Amino acid sequence: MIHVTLPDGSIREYEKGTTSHQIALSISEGLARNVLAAKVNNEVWDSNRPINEDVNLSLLTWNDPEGKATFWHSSAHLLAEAIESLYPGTKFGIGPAIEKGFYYDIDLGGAEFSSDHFKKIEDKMLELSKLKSEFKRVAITKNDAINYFQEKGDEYKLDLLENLKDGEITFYSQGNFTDLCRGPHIPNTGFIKAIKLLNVAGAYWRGDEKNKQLTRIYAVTFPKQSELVEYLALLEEAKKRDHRKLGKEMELFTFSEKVGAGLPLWLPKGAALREKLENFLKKAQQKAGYEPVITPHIGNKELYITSGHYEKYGADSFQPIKTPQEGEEFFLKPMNCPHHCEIYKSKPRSYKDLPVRYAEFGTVYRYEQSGELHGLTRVRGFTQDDAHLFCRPDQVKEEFLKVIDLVLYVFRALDFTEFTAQVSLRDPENKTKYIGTDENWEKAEQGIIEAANEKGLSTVIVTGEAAFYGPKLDFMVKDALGRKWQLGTIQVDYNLPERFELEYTGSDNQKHRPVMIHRAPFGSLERFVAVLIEHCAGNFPLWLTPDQVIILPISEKYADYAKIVLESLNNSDIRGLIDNRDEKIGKKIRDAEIKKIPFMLIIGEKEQTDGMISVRKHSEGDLGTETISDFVERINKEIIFK
RNA sequence: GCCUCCUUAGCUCAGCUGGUAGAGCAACUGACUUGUAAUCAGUAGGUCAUUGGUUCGAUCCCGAUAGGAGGCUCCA
Repeated sequence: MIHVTLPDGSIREYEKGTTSHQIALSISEGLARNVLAAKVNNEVWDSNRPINEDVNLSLLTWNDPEGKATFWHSSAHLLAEAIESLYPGTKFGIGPAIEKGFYYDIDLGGAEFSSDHFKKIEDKMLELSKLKSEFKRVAITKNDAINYFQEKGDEYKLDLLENLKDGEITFYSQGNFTDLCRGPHIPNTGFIKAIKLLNVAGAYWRGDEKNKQLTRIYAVTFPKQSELVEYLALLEEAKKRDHRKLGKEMELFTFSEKVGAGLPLWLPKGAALREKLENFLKKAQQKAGYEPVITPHIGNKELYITSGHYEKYGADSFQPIKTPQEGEEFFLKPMNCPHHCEIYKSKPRSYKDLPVRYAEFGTVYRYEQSGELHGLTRVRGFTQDDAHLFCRPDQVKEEFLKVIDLVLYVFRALDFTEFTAQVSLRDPENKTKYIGTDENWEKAEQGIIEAANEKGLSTVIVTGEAAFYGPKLDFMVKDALGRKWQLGTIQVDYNLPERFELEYTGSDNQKHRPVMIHRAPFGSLERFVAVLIEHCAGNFPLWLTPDQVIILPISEKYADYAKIVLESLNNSDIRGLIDNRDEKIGKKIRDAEIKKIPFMLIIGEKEQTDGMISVRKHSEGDLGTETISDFVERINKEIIFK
């Protein structure tokens, strides 16, 4: 007999060789129907694999991330089976589960392939899933495995086999398809009820551009049709909120081929929005003891030789600007830190002066590869809400606490309620990769973790993810559609103080090296605005939105009264405009709704006579008639941040 | 940078197998003076991204360039 410990701590007794499926069945039939795989002592197993010893067991269903991953991985095999039956001779690369769905890399031997083939493959997959073919696991020797794929002529699987140890190799088969695979898999293909092929893309074998490019097919599957419908609706909604689409419609920003790819042009409304964000942060930073500085957009080549960026990125950047002076070269600045280091150096510093906090909305230029550009999220010129804190090693934690406060303040103001913090630490196995003393690293890493804990952040700690120059804390926010974005970042840097030979005089009258902290709550204005647009679907918080109200006169007879209303709103710092077009009120309302202007003020004879306004709220409708001062009060109540 | 696909009026998109283009919205003009999501009529607007080729003839076929989309790779 074996003893199986379940997640609730209960221990059950079974015959040796019992499978997790049988265990599920002993609990309830419904559970057994939903079990996709099982976690056996922290390893995910097929649910039909016999258990021969005492174990900790948790049964995995669609609600577990590992259950989903198993489901999608099995779906990848089903996809491969369908492709093999439709296009015999196809060679297969790898087919893993990803965050949402799965893909399979295939080599069709030069045959054309496009999304036109999707329907055919989906249908075939559904046909195969209905057969409820069991996923069968077989251990196989390396030799036999090699023979199998040599015969099949699949060089990719042979390549994979080269790195596998004899004795650890397993095959999985379902229906007529057999694949080299570690597993685990769901019991049979019948679980896969809803299938959608999403897109095709080229992908290099093993991610190396020297290798052959394979066709990657992305797809997603679900155990219920209704979940697929829901997912497709979410994709649809994401498309509607795409910041590139809304940015154009709302006249926030544009691009011009003549100006250049990846160089956004901010239109008046977008510039207004950006300015609101900047002022908001500037005010908060001022309170937090930051000092604004301003630095030029270019810097001498020497500056970047000192910072090390020239060596690392010089060849892949915008190329230097030459001057009439022989040999003189300037670079567009790819970051603000070197400039700020020179500001720090402009005078001698005492330990009493620290920390020094220099903030700048600094526009930087990076030559991103052309294929990488995307709307406002990946551009070649962008503005960082940058600041550099120069402090003593013992101040790192305190500064982190303050920066976290600032970041949280920003998130709250913009309605990002769900986020996690990722702490990236150095790889303790490989300390030589990093610059800076052991002592300082430990102090900083400890400080970051403590600071994050004290602020009650939900934190993920990742070792080995730190930059070579220091540990960092990144903020990942979840937007209204549940998508994750990396926004704010706080990074410790031991490298630049070293390279720039930054110093302060300690209480011991000795020279010491300060620690530098980079931080950007938004990350970049461009990226942040993009995420914000998609988060709120273009319905910005009232304090941010470029036009807060639009005045809609019923006819041109009330144009003068409209002006009076606008003036008195302006006097109360409310931004708005008048729709003076010769259109019917229904049309004006429709257009204002489409423009997502929060408040529509309708005025006609009645309002003019009584000195009132009729208020309509965006997407909510008529709020009735009130006085201008009541309306001002209403707005001010809604605006927390000005 | 690489792969696949795309580029037609300000915007969204039609345009059958090659015979130099069309709609809706927007704009402009006029009529209507309007009460909570589209008033009616008219006008104007395009070297079909650019460029080279094939052809009697190219928006359409082929190549190059630029820009865009989805991926890959990269990201101080």
